[in-house]
Amino acid sequence: METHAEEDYLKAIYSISENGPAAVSTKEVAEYINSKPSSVTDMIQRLSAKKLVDYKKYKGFTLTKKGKEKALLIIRKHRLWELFLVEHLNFSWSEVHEVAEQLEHVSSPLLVNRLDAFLNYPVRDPHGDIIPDINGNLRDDDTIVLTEVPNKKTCFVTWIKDSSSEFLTYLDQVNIGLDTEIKILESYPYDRSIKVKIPRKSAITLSEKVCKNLYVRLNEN
Amino acid sequence: METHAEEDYLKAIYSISENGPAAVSTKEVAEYINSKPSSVTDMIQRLSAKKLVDYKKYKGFTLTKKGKEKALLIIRKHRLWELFLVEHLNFSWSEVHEVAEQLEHVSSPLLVNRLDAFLNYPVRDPHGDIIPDINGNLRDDDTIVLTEVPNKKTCFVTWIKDSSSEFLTYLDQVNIGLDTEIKILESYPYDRSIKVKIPRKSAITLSEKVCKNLYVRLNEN
DNA sequence: TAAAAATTTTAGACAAAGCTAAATCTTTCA
DNA sequence: TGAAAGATTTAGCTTTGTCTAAAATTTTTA
Ligand SMILES: [Mn+2]
Ligand SMILES: [Mn+2]
Ligand SMILES: [Mn+2]
Ligand SMILES: [Mn+2]
Repeated sequence: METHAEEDYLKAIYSISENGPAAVSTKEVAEYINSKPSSVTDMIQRLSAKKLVDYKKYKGFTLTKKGKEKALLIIRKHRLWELFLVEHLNFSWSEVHEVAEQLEHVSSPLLVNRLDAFLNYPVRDPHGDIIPDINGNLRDDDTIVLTEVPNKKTCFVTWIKDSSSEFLTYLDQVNIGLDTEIKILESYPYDRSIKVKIPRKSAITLSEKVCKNLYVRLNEN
Repeated sequence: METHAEEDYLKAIYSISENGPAAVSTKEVAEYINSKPSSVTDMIQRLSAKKLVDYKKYKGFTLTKKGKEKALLIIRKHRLWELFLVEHLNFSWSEVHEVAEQLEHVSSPLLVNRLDAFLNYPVRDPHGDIIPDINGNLRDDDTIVLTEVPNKKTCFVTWIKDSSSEFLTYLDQVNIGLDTEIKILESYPYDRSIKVKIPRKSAITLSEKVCKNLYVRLNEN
Protein backbone atom coordinates (compact mmCIF):
# COMPACT_ATOMS: atom_id res chain seq x y z
CA MET A 1 0.00 0.00 0.00
CA GLU A 2 1.42 3.32 -1.03
CA THR A 3 0.35 6.71 0.21
CA HIS A 4 -1.25 9.40 -1.90
CA ALA A 5 2.05 11.28 -2.11
CA GLU A 6 4.09 8.23 -3.02
CA GLU A 7 1.64 7.42 -5.80
CA ASP A 8 1.89 10.92 -7.24
CA TYR A 9 5.68 10.67 -7.24
CA LEU A 10 5.63 7.31 -9.02
CA LYS A 11 3.30 8.73 -11.65
CA ALA A 12 5.47 11.82 -12.07
CA ILE A 13 8.63 9.76 -12.52
CA TYR A 14 6.87 7.55 -15.03
CA SER A 15 5.62 10.50 -17.05
CA ILE A 16 8.97 12.25 -17.07
CA SER A 17 10.64 9.00 -18.13
CA GLU A 18 8.50 8.93 -21.26
CA ASN A 19 10.45 11.90 -22.62
CA GLY A 20 13.55 9.79 -23.07
CA PRO A 21 15.69 7.00 -21.67
CA ALA A 22 17.78 9.13 -19.30
CA ALA A 23 17.52 8.85 -15.53
CA VAL A 24 15.09 11.32 -13.98
CA SER A 25 16.47 14.22 -11.98
CA THR A 26 15.44 15.67 -8.65
CA LYS A 27 14.82 19.04 -10.23
CA GLU A 28 12.53 17.66 -12.93
CA VAL A 29 10.32 15.92 -10.42
CA ALA A 30 10.25 18.97 -8.15
CA GLU A 31 9.02 21.08 -11.04
CA TYR A 32 6.53 18.47 -12.21
CA ILE A 33 5.03 17.99 -8.79
CA ASN A 34 5.32 21.57 -7.68
CA SER A 35 7.55 21.03 -4.73
CA LYS A 36 11.21 21.53 -3.82
CA PRO A 37 14.27 19.46 -4.72
CA SER A 38 14.95 18.70 -1.08
CA SER A 39 11.47 17.26 -0.65
CA VAL A 40 12.01 15.12 -3.74
CA THR A 41 15.30 13.74 -2.47
CA ASP A 42 13.53 12.81 0.73
CA MET A 43 10.76 10.96 -1.03
CA ILE A 44 13.09 9.29 -3.51
CA GLN A 45 15.04 7.85 -0.62
CA ARG A 46 11.86 6.43 0.83
CA LEU A 47 10.80 4.98 -2.53
CA SER A 48 14.29 3.56 -2.94
CA ALA A 49 14.02 1.85 0.46
CA LYS A 50 10.77 0.32 -0.78
CA LYS A 51 12.49 -0.85 -3.97
CA LEU A 52 10.22 1.22 -6.16
CA VAL A 53 13.05 3.28 -7.67
CA ASP A 54 16.70 2.66 -8.38
CA TYR A 55 18.65 5.53 -6.93
CA LYS A 56 22.31 6.53 -6.74
CA LYS A 57 23.11 9.74 -4.94
CA TYR A 58 23.65 12.65 -7.32
CA LYS A 59 23.02 10.37 -10.31
CA GLY A 60 19.26 10.51 -10.70
CA PHE A 61 16.80 7.63 -10.52
CA THR A 62 14.58 5.31 -12.53
CA LEU A 63 11.53 3.23 -11.66
CA THR A 64 12.13 -0.42 -10.85
CA LYS A 65 9.90 -3.02 -12.50
CA LYS A 66 7.69 -2.93 -9.41
CA GLY A 67 7.63 0.86 -9.41
CA LYS A 68 6.66 1.00 -13.06
CA GLU A 69 3.84 -1.49 -12.52
CA LYS A 70 2.44 0.58 -9.68
CA ALA A 71 2.70 3.76 -11.74
CA LEU A 72 0.82 2.18 -14.62
CA LEU A 73 -1.97 0.94 -12.40
CA ILE A 74 -2.44 4.44 -11.00
CA ILE A 75 -2.44 5.86 -14.51
CA ARG A 76 -5.02 3.23 -15.41
CA LYS A 77 -7.27 4.41 -12.61
CA HIS A 78 -6.75 8.05 -13.50
CA ARG A 79 -7.74 7.53 -17.11
CA LEU A 80 -10.70 5.29 -16.41
CA TRP A 81 -12.11 7.86 -14.01
CA GLU A 82 -11.56 10.64 -16.54
CA LEU A 83 -13.53 8.70 -19.10
CA PHE A 84 -16.30 7.99 -16.62
CA LEU A 85 -16.58 11.66 -15.74
CA VAL A 86 -16.81 12.70 -19.37
CA GLU A 87 -19.07 9.92 -20.61
CA HIS A 88 -21.46 9.65 -17.71
CA LEU A 89 -21.28 12.76 -15.54
CA ASN A 90 -21.13 15.36 -18.30
CA PHE A 91 -17.76 16.70 -17.35
CA SER A 92 -15.92 18.47 -20.09
CA TRP A 93 -12.59 17.42 -21.43
CA SER A 94 -10.87 20.05 -19.33
CA GLU A 95 -12.66 19.66 -16.01
CA VAL A 96 -11.76 16.04 -15.43
CA HIS A 97 -8.10 16.05 -14.64
CA GLU A 98 -8.25 17.64 -11.21
CA VAL A 99 -10.93 15.29 -9.97
CA ALA A 100 -9.25 12.22 -11.46
CA GLU A 101 -6.10 13.31 -9.64
CA GLN A 102 -8.01 12.50 -6.44
CA LEU A 103 -10.03 9.51 -7.62
CA GLU A 104 -6.89 7.72 -8.81
CA HIS A 105 -5.87 7.21 -5.18
CA VAL A 106 -8.96 5.27 -4.20
CA SER A 107 -7.64 1.82 -3.56
CA SER A 108 -9.91 -1.06 -4.55
CA PRO A 109 -9.02 -3.45 -7.36
CA LEU A 110 -12.66 -4.51 -7.51
CA LEU A 111 -13.75 -0.92 -8.05
CA VAL A 112 -11.26 -0.27 -10.86
CA ASN A 113 -12.13 -3.42 -12.70
CA ARG A 114 -15.87 -2.94 -12.34
CA LEU A 115 -15.46 0.59 -13.61
CA ASP A 116 -13.48 -0.77 -16.55
CA ALA A 117 -16.33 -3.18 -17.32
CA PHE A 118 -18.96 -0.45 -16.88
CA LEU A 119 -17.11 1.66 -19.43
CA ASN A 120 -16.84 -1.35 -21.72
CA TYR A 121 -13.11 -1.88 -21.50
CA PRO A 122 -12.09 1.37 -23.17
CA VAL A 123 -8.67 1.75 -24.75
CA ARG A 124 -8.33 5.53 -24.63
CA ASP A 125 -9.21 8.22 -22.14
CA PRO A 126 -10.93 11.50 -23.12
CA HIS A 127 -7.54 12.99 -23.95
CA GLY A 128 -6.75 10.19 -26.33
CA ASP A 129 -4.25 8.61 -23.98
CA ILE A 130 -4.04 4.83 -23.88
CA ILE A 131 -5.52 3.26 -20.76
CA PRO A 132 -3.22 0.56 -19.34
CA ASP A 133 -5.01 -2.77 -19.02
CA ILE A 134 -5.71 -4.73 -15.86
CA ASN A 135 -2.12 -5.97 -15.80
CA GLY A 136 -0.69 -2.52 -16.31
CA ASN A 137 0.16 -3.18 -19.94
CA LEU A 138 -0.15 -0.40 -22.43
CA ARG A 139 -2.17 -1.71 -25.32
CA ASP A 140 -0.86 -0.64 -28.69
CA ASP A 141 -1.76 2.79 -29.88
CA ASP A 142 -3.65 1.38 -32.84
CA THR A 143 -5.41 -1.53 -31.20
CA ILE A 144 -9.19 -1.35 -31.38
CA VAL A 145 -12.01 -3.70 -30.51
CA LEU A 146 -13.17 -5.85 -33.41
CA THR A 147 -16.67 -4.36 -33.25
CA GLU A 148 -15.19 -1.06 -34.40
CA VAL A 149 -13.60 -2.33 -37.59
CA PRO A 150 -15.46 -1.07 -40.68
CA ASN A 151 -16.93 -3.40 -43.26
CA LYS A 152 -14.58 -4.84 -45.90
CA LYS A 153 -11.50 -3.94 -43.86
CA THR A 154 -8.78 -6.39 -42.87
CA CYS A 155 -7.18 -6.45 -39.43
CA PHE A 156 -4.95 -8.56 -37.17
CA VAL A 157 -5.70 -9.83 -33.69
CA THR A 158 -3.48 -8.09 -31.13
CA TRP A 159 -5.18 -8.89 -27.84
CA ILE A 160 -7.64 -11.41 -26.52
CA LYS A 161 -9.51 -9.80 -23.68
CA ASP A 162 -11.34 -12.76 -22.23
CA SER A 163 -8.67 -15.20 -21.26
CA SER A 164 -11.01 -17.92 -19.99
CA SER A 165 -10.28 -21.43 -21.22
CA GLU A 166 -13.80 -21.55 -22.67
CA PHE A 167 -13.06 -18.63 -24.93
CA LEU A 168 -9.62 -19.87 -25.91
CA THR A 169 -11.11 -23.25 -26.78
CA TYR A 170 -13.71 -21.56 -28.93
CA LEU A 171 -11.04 -19.53 -30.70
CA ASP A 172 -9.11 -22.72 -31.43
CA GLN A 173 -12.23 -24.25 -32.94
CA VAL A 174 -12.70 -21.33 -35.32
CA ASN A 175 -8.97 -20.99 -36.04
CA ILE A 176 -8.44 -17.59 -34.49
CA GLY A 177 -5.39 -16.73 -32.44
CA LEU A 178 -2.99 -13.84 -31.82
CA ASP A 179 -2.01 -12.22 -35.13
CA THR A 180 -4.71 -14.00 -37.13
CA GLU A 181 -5.79 -11.96 -40.16
CA ILE A 182 -9.51 -11.22 -40.18
CA LYS A 183 -11.49 -9.60 -43.00
CA ILE A 184 -14.95 -8.22 -42.26
CA LEU A 185 -17.33 -9.40 -44.98
CA GLU A 186 -20.68 -8.26 -43.68
CA SER A 187 -22.28 -7.08 -40.46
CA TYR A 188 -25.74 -7.85 -39.17
CA PRO A 189 -27.00 -4.95 -37.07
CA TYR A 190 -29.87 -7.06 -35.78
CA ASP A 191 -27.76 -8.97 -33.28
CA ARG A 192 -24.48 -7.15 -33.95
CA SER A 193 -22.85 -10.30 -35.26
CA ILE A 194 -20.45 -10.12 -38.21
CA LYS A 195 -19.40 -12.45 -41.03
CA VAL A 196 -15.63 -12.65 -41.40
CA LYS A 197 -13.04 -14.42 -43.53
CA ILE A 198 -9.81 -15.91 -42.28
CA PRO A 199 -7.26 -16.79 -44.99
CA ARG A 200 -7.60 -20.35 -46.34
CA LYS A 201 -10.75 -21.00 -44.27
CA SER A 202 -14.40 -20.69 -45.14
CA ALA A 203 -16.32 -17.65 -43.91
CA ILE A 204 -17.69 -17.76 -40.36
CA THR A 205 -19.99 -15.62 -38.28
CA LEU A 206 -18.83 -14.16 -34.98
CA SER A 207 -21.29 -13.13 -32.27
CA GLU A 208 -21.19 -9.75 -30.58
CA LYS A 209 -19.85 -11.41 -27.45
CA VAL A 210 -16.92 -12.83 -29.38
CA CYS A 211 -16.20 -9.56 -31.19
CA LYS A 212 -16.11 -7.62 -27.95
CA ASN A 213 -13.37 -9.85 -26.68
CA LEU A 214 -11.13 -9.55 -29.71
CA TYR A 215 -8.87 -6.54 -30.13
CA VAL A 216 -7.20 -5.89 -33.44
CA ARG A 217 -4.89 -3.61 -35.38
CA LEU A 218 -6.12 -2.38 -38.74
CA ASN A 219 -4.13 -3.37 -41.78
CA GLU A 220 -2.45 -0.18 -42.92
CA ASN A 221 -2.87 1.18 -46.53
CA MET B 1 -10.66 22.24 3.37
CA GLU B 2 -10.56 19.44 5.88
CA THR B 3 -8.24 16.47 5.85
CA HIS B 4 -9.33 12.90 5.45
CA ALA B 5 -8.93 12.28 9.19
CA GLU B 6 -10.82 15.42 10.21
CA GLU B 7 -13.70 14.39 7.96
CA ASP B 8 -13.88 10.94 9.49
CA TYR B 9 -13.98 12.44 12.97
CA LEU B 10 -16.80 14.83 12.05
CA LYS B 11 -18.76 11.95 10.63
CA ALA B 12 -18.12 9.83 13.73
CA ILE B 13 -19.25 12.60 16.08
CA TYR B 14 -22.36 13.15 14.00
CA SER B 15 -23.27 9.46 14.02
CA ILE B 16 -22.70 9.07 17.74
CA SER B 17 -24.80 12.18 18.38
CA GLU B 18 -27.75 10.51 16.71
CA ASN B 19 -28.04 8.14 19.67
CA GLY B 20 -29.16 10.92 21.94
CA PRO B 21 -28.80 14.58 22.89
CA ALA B 22 -25.83 14.16 25.25
CA ALA B 23 -22.39 15.53 24.48
CA VAL B 24 -20.09 13.01 22.83
CA SER B 25 -17.20 11.55 24.82
CA THR B 26 -13.59 10.97 23.94
CA LYS B 27 -13.95 7.28 24.64
CA GLU B 28 -16.96 6.84 22.37
CA VAL B 29 -15.17 8.41 19.43
CA ALA B 30 -12.02 6.41 20.09
CA GLU B 31 -14.02 3.21 19.96
CA TYR B 32 -16.02 4.27 16.92
CA ILE B 33 -12.97 5.28 14.96
CA ASN B 34 -10.71 2.56 16.27
CA SER B 35 -8.08 4.74 17.83
CA LYS B 36 -7.07 5.85 21.31
CA PRO B 37 -8.62 8.45 23.62
CA SER B 38 -5.44 10.51 23.57
CA SER B 39 -5.53 10.71 19.78
CA VAL B 40 -9.15 11.80 19.95
CA THR B 41 -8.43 14.58 22.43
CA ASP B 42 -5.73 15.80 20.09
CA MET B 43 -8.03 15.92 17.10
CA ILE B 44 -10.93 17.41 19.05
CA GLN B 45 -8.69 20.27 20.06
CA ARG B 46 -7.81 20.87 16.43
CA LEU B 47 -11.47 20.73 15.39
CA SER B 48 -12.31 23.06 18.24
CA ALA B 49 -9.69 25.55 17.04
CA LYS B 50 -11.39 25.38 13.62
CA LYS B 51 -14.79 25.99 15.24
CA LEU B 52 -16.15 22.69 14.04
CA VAL B 53 -16.88 21.39 17.54
CA ASP B 54 -17.76 22.98 20.85
CA TYR B 55 -15.42 21.58 23.44
CA LYS B 56 -14.90 22.03 27.18
CA LYS B 57 -12.12 20.03 28.75
CA TYR B 58 -13.35 16.90 30.49
CA LYS B 59 -16.95 17.74 29.53
CA GLY B 60 -17.30 16.19 26.08
CA PHE B 61 -18.10 17.95 22.82
CA THR B 62 -20.77 18.59 20.21
CA LEU B 63 -20.66 19.62 16.58
CA THR B 64 -21.13 23.31 15.84
CA LYS B 65 -23.56 24.31 13.08
CA LYS B 66 -20.62 24.47 10.69
CA GLY B 67 -19.32 21.09 11.87
CA LYS B 68 -22.72 19.48 11.43
CA GLU B 69 -23.05 20.87 7.92
CA LYS B 70 -19.68 19.46 6.94
CA ALA B 71 -20.54 16.09 8.46
CA LEU B 72 -23.79 15.93 6.52
CA LEU B 73 -22.10 16.76 3.24
CA ILE B 74 -19.60 13.97 3.77
CA ILE B 75 -22.42 11.58 4.63
CA ARG B 76 -24.16 12.74 1.46
CA LYS B 77 -21.12 11.81 -0.60
CA HIS B 78 -20.72 8.50 1.17
CA ARG B 79 -24.30 7.46 0.51
CA LEU B 80 -24.41 8.65 -3.09
CA TRP B 81 -21.27 6.67 -3.87
CA GLU B 82 -22.70 3.60 -2.16
CA LEU B 83 -25.77 3.81 -4.33
CA PHE B 84 -23.67 4.28 -7.45
CA LEU B 85 -21.59 1.22 -6.63
CA VAL B 86 -24.65 -0.93 -6.09
CA GLU B 87 -26.76 0.36 -8.97
CA HIS B 88 -24.12 0.71 -11.64
CA LEU B 89 -21.02 -1.27 -10.71
CA ASN B 90 -22.74 -4.41 -9.42
CA PHE B 91 -21.38 -4.15 -5.94
CA SER B 92 -23.35 -5.96 -3.32
CA TRP B 93 -24.99 -4.33 -0.38
CA SER B 94 -22.12 -5.38 1.84
CA GLU B 95 -19.12 -4.58 -0.35
CA VAL B 96 -19.80 -0.89 -0.74
CA HIS B 97 -19.05 0.61 2.62
CA GLU B 98 -15.29 0.24 2.59
CA VAL B 99 -14.93 1.81 -0.84
CA ALA B 100 -17.39 4.61 -0.05
CA GLU B 101 -15.29 5.32 3.03
CA GLN B 102 -12.56 6.41 0.61
CA LEU B 103 -14.68 7.98 -2.11
CA GLU B 104 -16.43 10.25 0.40
CA HIS B 105 -13.19 12.21 0.76
CA VAL B 106 -12.92 13.19 -2.88
CA SER B 107 -13.48 16.90 -2.83
CA SER B 108 -15.40 18.35 -5.76
CA PRO B 109 -18.86 19.85 -5.38
CA LEU B 110 -19.35 19.49 -9.12
CA LEU B 111 -18.64 15.78 -8.91
CA VAL B 112 -21.07 15.14 -6.05
CA ASN B 113 -23.88 17.03 -7.65
CA ARG B 114 -23.37 15.45 -11.06
CA LEU B 115 -23.36 12.07 -9.40
CA ASP B 116 -26.59 13.02 -7.63
CA ALA B 117 -28.14 13.91 -11.00
CA PHE B 118 -26.80 10.76 -12.64
CA LEU B 119 -28.48 8.70 -9.92
CA ASN B 120 -31.67 10.73 -10.35
CA TYR B 121 -31.63 12.54 -7.05
CA PRO B 122 -32.09 9.50 -4.86
CA VAL B 123 -33.45 9.84 -1.32
CA ARG B 124 -32.07 6.65 0.19
CA ASP B 125 -28.81 4.74 -0.07
CA PRO B 126 -28.60 0.96 -0.52
CA HIS B 127 -28.89 0.52 3.23
CA GLY B 128 -32.06 2.52 3.37
CA ASP B 129 -30.39 5.53 4.93
CA ILE B 130 -31.59 8.98 3.91
CA ILE B 131 -29.18 10.84 1.64
CA PRO B 132 -28.75 14.47 2.76
CA ASP B 133 -29.60 16.91 -0.02
CA ILE B 134 -27.28 19.41 -1.72
CA ASN B 135 -27.62 21.77 1.26
CA GLY B 136 -26.90 19.05 3.78
CA ASN B 137 -30.55 18.79 4.81
CA LEU B 138 -31.94 15.44 5.73
CA ARG B 139 -35.11 15.03 3.80
CA ASP B 140 -37.80 13.57 5.96
CA ASP B 141 -37.86 9.86 6.33
CA ASP B 142 -41.30 9.84 4.74
CA THR B 143 -40.67 12.27 1.92
CA ILE B 144 -41.10 10.72 -1.48
CA VAL B 145 -41.17 12.03 -5.01
CA LEU B 146 -44.65 12.90 -6.26
CA THR B 147 -44.42 10.30 -9.03
CA GLU B 148 -44.46 7.63 -6.35
CA VAL B 149 -47.72 8.64 -4.70
CA PRO B 150 -50.51 6.14 -5.43
CA ASN B 151 -53.76 7.12 -7.07
CA LYS B 152 -56.47 8.71 -4.87
CA LYS B 153 -53.96 9.49 -2.12
CA THR B 154 -53.44 12.91 -0.63
CA CYS B 155 -50.02 14.34 0.18
CA PHE B 156 -48.22 17.55 1.14
CA VAL B 157 -45.31 19.20 -0.64
CA THR B 158 -42.18 19.01 1.52
CA TRP B 159 -39.41 19.83 -0.92
CA ILE B 160 -39.08 21.50 -4.29
CA LYS B 161 -36.09 20.01 -5.99
CA ASP B 162 -35.69 22.32 -8.96
CA SER B 163 -35.17 25.75 -7.51
CA SER B 164 -34.92 27.59 -10.81
CA SER B 165 -37.00 30.75 -11.09
CA GLU B 166 -38.74 29.21 -14.11
CA PHE B 167 -40.02 26.33 -12.03
CA LEU B 168 -40.99 28.53 -9.10
CA THR B 169 -42.90 30.82 -11.44
CA TYR B 170 -44.72 27.84 -12.88
CA LEU B 171 -45.61 26.62 -9.39
CA ASP B 172 -47.02 30.05 -8.55
CA GLN B 173 -49.17 29.93 -11.66
CA VAL B 174 -50.68 26.59 -10.65
CA ASN B 175 -50.93 27.52 -6.97
CA ILE B 176 -48.46 24.99 -5.64
CA GLY B 177 -45.96 25.80 -2.90
CA LEU B 178 -44.37 24.25 0.17
CA ASP B 179 -47.00 22.38 2.25
CA THR B 180 -49.63 22.55 -0.48
CA GLU B 181 -52.07 19.66 -0.21
CA ILE B 182 -52.24 17.60 -3.40
CA LYS B 183 -54.70 14.78 -4.14
CA ILE B 184 -53.94 12.41 -7.03
CA LEU B 185 -57.10 11.99 -9.12
CA GLU B 186 -55.86 10.02 -12.07
CA SER B 187 -52.58 9.06 -13.74
CA TYR B 188 -51.88 8.77 -17.45
CA PRO B 189 -49.19 6.14 -18.02
CA TYR B 190 -48.82 7.27 -21.63
CA ASP B 191 -46.76 10.34 -20.78
CA ARG B 192 -46.58 9.77 -17.02
CA SER B 193 -48.54 12.91 -16.33
CA ILE B 194 -51.10 12.99 -13.50
CA LYS B 195 -54.33 14.85 -12.78
CA VAL B 196 -54.40 16.36 -9.32
CA LYS B 197 -56.67 18.44 -7.11
CA ILE B 198 -55.60 21.27 -4.87
CA PRO B 199 -58.19 22.41 -2.28
CA ARG B 200 -60.48 25.18 -3.56
CA LYS B 201 -58.97 25.07 -7.07
CA SER B 202 -60.05 23.24 -10.19
CA ALA B 203 -58.23 20.04 -11.15
CA ILE B 204 -55.01 20.41 -13.13
CA THR B 205 -52.63 18.08 -14.93
CA LEU B 206 -48.95 17.95 -13.98
CA SER B 207 -46.32 16.70 -16.42
CA GLU B 208 -43.75 14.09 -15.50
CA LYS B 209 -41.08 16.77 -15.40
CA VAL B 210 -43.05 18.71 -12.81
CA CYS B 211 -43.81 15.63 -10.73
CA LYS B 212 -40.17 14.62 -10.59
CA ASN B 213 -39.32 17.94 -9.02
CA LEU B 214 -41.92 17.82 -6.30
CA TYR B 215 -41.28 15.83 -3.13
CA VAL B 216 -44.13 15.13 -0.76
CA ARG B 217 -45.15 13.50 2.48
CA LEU B 218 -48.13 11.18 2.40
CA ASN B 219 -51.14 12.13 4.48
CA GLU B 220 -51.22 9.61 7.30
CA ASN B 221 -54.31 7.37 7.91
C1' DT C 1 41.66 22.78 -15.59
C1' DA C 2 40.16 25.59 -11.94
C1' DA C 3 36.71 28.66 -10.48
C1' DA C 4 31.78 29.71 -10.99
C1' DA C 5 27.24 28.04 -11.54
C1' DA C 6 23.92 24.66 -11.02
C1' DT C 7 22.20 20.73 -8.88
C1' DT C 8 21.64 17.65 -5.18
C1' DT C 9 21.80 16.28 -0.53
C1' DT C 10 21.76 17.04 4.44
C1' DA C 11 20.38 19.31 8.62
C1' DG C 12 16.99 21.21 11.22
C1' DA C 13 12.00 22.83 11.70
C1' DC C 14 7.19 22.22 11.40
C1' DA C 15 2.36 20.31 10.97
C1' DA C 16 -0.72 16.32 10.90
C1' DA C 17 -1.90 12.19 13.00
C1' DG C 18 -1.03 8.51 15.52
C1' DC C 19 0.83 5.96 19.90
C1' DT C 20 2.23 4.90 25.15
C1' DA C 21 2.84 6.32 29.73
C1' DA C 22 2.02 9.53 33.24
C1' DA C 23 -0.73 13.12 35.29
C1' DT C 24 -5.21 15.06 36.22
C1' DC C 25 -10.04 15.25 36.74
C1' DT C 26 -14.74 12.97 37.58
C1' DT C 27 -17.59 9.50 39.08
C1' DT C 28 -18.76 5.79 41.86
C1' DC C 29 -19.55 3.44 45.99
C1' DA C 30 -18.04 1.51 50.40
C1' DT D 1 -17.13 11.55 52.15
C1' DG D 2 -12.95 9.95 50.63
C1' DA D 3 -10.58 6.25 48.18
C1' DA D 4 -10.65 3.60 44.05
C1' DA D 5 -11.92 3.22 39.47
C1' DG D 6 -12.63 5.23 35.22
C1' DA D 7 -12.15 8.78 31.80
C1' DT D 8 -9.59 12.48 29.98
C1' DT D 9 -5.72 15.18 29.10
C1' DT D 10 -0.80 16.12 28.74
C1' DA D 11 3.90 14.97 27.68
C1' DG D 12 6.92 12.96 24.83
C1' DC D 13 7.93 10.16 20.81
C1' DT D 14 7.23 8.41 15.82
C1' DT D 15 6.22 8.69 10.82
C1' DT D 16 5.01 11.14 6.66
C1' DG D 17 5.67 14.90 3.99
C1' DT D 18 6.86 19.49 3.46
C1' DC D 19 9.98 23.61 3.82
C1' DT D 20 14.49 26.76 4.15
C1' DA D 21 19.29 27.21 4.65
C1' DA D 22 23.66 25.27 4.39
C1' DA D 23 26.91 21.82 2.74
C1' DA D 24 28.45 18.72 -0.83
C1' DT D 25 28.88 17.35 -5.48
C1' DT D 26 28.67 17.77 -10.43
C1' DT D 27 28.67 20.46 -14.53
C1' DT D 28 29.83 24.37 -17.13
C1' DT D 29 32.78 27.68 -18.85
C1' DA D 30 36.38 30.84 -19.26
MN1 LIG E 1 -3.07 12.31 -7.61
MN1 LIG F 1 -6.12 12.16 -19.49
MN1 LIG G 1 -13.73 7.89 5.32
MN1 LIG H 1 -24.96 3.18 3.78
